[in-house]
Amino acid sequence: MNTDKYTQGPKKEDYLSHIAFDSVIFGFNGKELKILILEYQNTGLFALPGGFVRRNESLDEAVTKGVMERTGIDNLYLEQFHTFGDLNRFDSMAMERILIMNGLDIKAHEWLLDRFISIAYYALINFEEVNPIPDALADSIDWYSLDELPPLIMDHGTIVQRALTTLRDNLDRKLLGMNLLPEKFTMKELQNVYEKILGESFKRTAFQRKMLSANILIRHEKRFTGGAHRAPYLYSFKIQ
Amino acid sequence: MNTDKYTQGPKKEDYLSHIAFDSVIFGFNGKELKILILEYQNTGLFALPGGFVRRNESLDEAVTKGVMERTGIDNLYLEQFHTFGDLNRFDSMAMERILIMNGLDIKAHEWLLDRFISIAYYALINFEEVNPIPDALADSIDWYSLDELPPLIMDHGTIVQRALTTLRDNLDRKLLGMNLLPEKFTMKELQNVYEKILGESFKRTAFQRKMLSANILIRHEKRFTGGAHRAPYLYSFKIQ
DNA sequence: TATTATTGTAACATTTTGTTACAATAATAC
DNA sequence: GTATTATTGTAACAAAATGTTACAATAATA
Repeated sequence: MNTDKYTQGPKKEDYLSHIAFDSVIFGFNGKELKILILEYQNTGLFALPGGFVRRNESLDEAVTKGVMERTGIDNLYLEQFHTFGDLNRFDSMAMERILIMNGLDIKAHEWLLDRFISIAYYALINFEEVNPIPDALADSIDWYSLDELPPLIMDHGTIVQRALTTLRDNLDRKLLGMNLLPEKFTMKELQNVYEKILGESFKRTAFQRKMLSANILIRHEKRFTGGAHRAPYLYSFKIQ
Repeated sequence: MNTDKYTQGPKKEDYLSHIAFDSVIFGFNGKELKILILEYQNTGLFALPGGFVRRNESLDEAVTKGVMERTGIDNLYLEQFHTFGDLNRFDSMAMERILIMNGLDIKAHEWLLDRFISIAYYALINFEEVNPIPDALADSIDWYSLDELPPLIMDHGTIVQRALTTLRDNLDRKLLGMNLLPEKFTMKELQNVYEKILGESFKRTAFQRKMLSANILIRHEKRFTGGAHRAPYLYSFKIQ
């Protein structure tokens, strides 16, 4: 491994030029829908976890591995949703600042200041199952509520909005709730996921009947110690 | 303009390396759903209309312009649906053959033999409104039924399948029928579009009621000379 | 043992969708 | 002209899905 401080960043010859990826990782804590944002070392710049594609790995591999490296989160189901390729999307100033603040030589990494097209992915994860770890480039990695996002670099704000739209469109069709809940959960917890993601509320009885008749749930034992009332059943998703 | 036969293909310095686009253009003739396929000059190779992205144009611009240049079809509404980035998707043999058969120098166009990631778009168009014209690289450009496609180069077969899936998913939600019909059309013609795209048939009365109650159609005068029976109304889509 | 809040489900109302029936025609044949 | 023919527009009814209300069951707590 190269130990020269000035050239230890990503090397041009290892990567496909002009191609990047970004990821919008949604997390749910039982109450709120949040997303994962990195803050770059000493720059005050906030960004989505992203990266580049090595010449010898597929796009999907690059994204799975890259997100793992930057966040410490493993076993994510990432779904591609859009490729962003506007002319004005890339801001070389931001990238330059990130390089400088991380002690990386500009000349040696000039290819990173060129124009990039970015393929965007999203994932859903249960908040409490993971402990995100920032990589060497980032000061911090944290969950942010959608209505309390810091200003993001480049077009990352647009990417987040589009991810949210896609998530809402796909919620029912793709059984996405699965990733935000523990193995076993109550009907109320499931309803919470739907309500927070879609931003609307449902009648308890109608929601329950619809979910039960959809034939996607397995009913297990009851969960006790939930309060002074009848204990709810626990459910899990049928794997299809 | 460069007139040297060996170097008159796309020049490396004008384009973003490793990035291509492909388009699946669906056409409907009142009866069948077809797609547009190019046959490359003297190679027996069939492919989707595609191209590359210039350094000074956005991805969407490149696609709109590129498809126009390769097919002669203007004013297409192209929608991005997926980016293909597998390692094995690019077949440099096919590209080499295309270059040779078009009298282009391999050395001068070596960058085209490298790995590419392709952003795929689809469009819908009324068959009879257009007259596709092949560009200089292609022998022919023709409409093919989905069940009579020739073998396509690289992963273009996969791209077509995925385009069809996306089209079906989006048919209702995005009012796509619009692009396949003349300005004014009968209810039967509209039903035909839905049935051919979705590959299933609907009850006439239920379909008619659903479309009328969806409040997306404007009713116009009747169309006479349709045969020995009551004349149907003509409709157009409300622009929203 | 009474109280409390939530849960599971039934019952009914409303809306949407599926099906059948039939009258209203344009063109054609006579 | 008039009868014939096939398709269209719409109403009427049936079935299914969804929305709403009601209420008994029941864990924990007081």
